[in-house]
Amino acid sequence: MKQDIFQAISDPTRRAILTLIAIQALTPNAMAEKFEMSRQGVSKHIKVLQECELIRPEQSGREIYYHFNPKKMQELDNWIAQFRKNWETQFNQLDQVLSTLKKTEK
Amino acid sequence: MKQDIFQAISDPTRRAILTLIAIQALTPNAMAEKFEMSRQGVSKHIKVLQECELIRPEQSGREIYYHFNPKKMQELDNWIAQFRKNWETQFNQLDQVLSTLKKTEK
DNA sequence: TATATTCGCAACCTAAAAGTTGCGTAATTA
DNA sequence: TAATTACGCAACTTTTAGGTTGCGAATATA
Repeated sequence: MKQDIFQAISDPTRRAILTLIAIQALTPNAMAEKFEMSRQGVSKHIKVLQECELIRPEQSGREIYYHFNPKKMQELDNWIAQFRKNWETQFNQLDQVLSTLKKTEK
Repeated sequence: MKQDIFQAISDPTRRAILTLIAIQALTPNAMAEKFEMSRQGVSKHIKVLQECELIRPEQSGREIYYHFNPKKMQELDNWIAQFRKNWETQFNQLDQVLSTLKKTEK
């Protein structure tokens, strides 16, 4: 089951995990303490985040610190890039012109 | 059922719809022709996108043109902003330092 | 060595999401 | 006015996701 970054960030708990470890790497137990959820529940979210490489494990004895992977988040940033032109004013005005033309040609 | 923008873009078909109408407003039928899916299937995706205001309807006779709403997509852009510092080199180096300190204090 | 701790994996349950078919309504066209 | 077209809504089915409990493996501690 290869996970997808869009699917990964669709869950509120997973977004909270990302926000936490973007500041500092944490173990599953440390994360679980932040949420009203069993450790195993958190562990499943970790698995999803790890499969799509948004986080990466660093073993330290019997503990595992999960680190945030900014590179993967940049992929999302790249996807949004296609819409940036839509919120630049001059292109919104162009959209207006196109709409008007469409109505005229009928 | 109030929809969430993260949930909305988690589906590949909905992302494809957004990509299409970011360029030009389309009717449900026009969208359905692009996908191997029933019109009603597409219509359900439209409903999700509309509920979270990523798209907006414009009635024209018996047709409805759906327009992309860039403002809402900017909310996603704002969410990503919290991670931008993570992919700037100097902060990655700081992360390295923090990791080293953590190991030392044990 | 015995015990406790950290964690991943598998099985299971329940809720929600994706997709279908069928139908009713409103606007267009013959 | 009758037929067609565009669409949303409701009901239904199947798949997937989120969550739990229970277990075993590996590391740390007494």
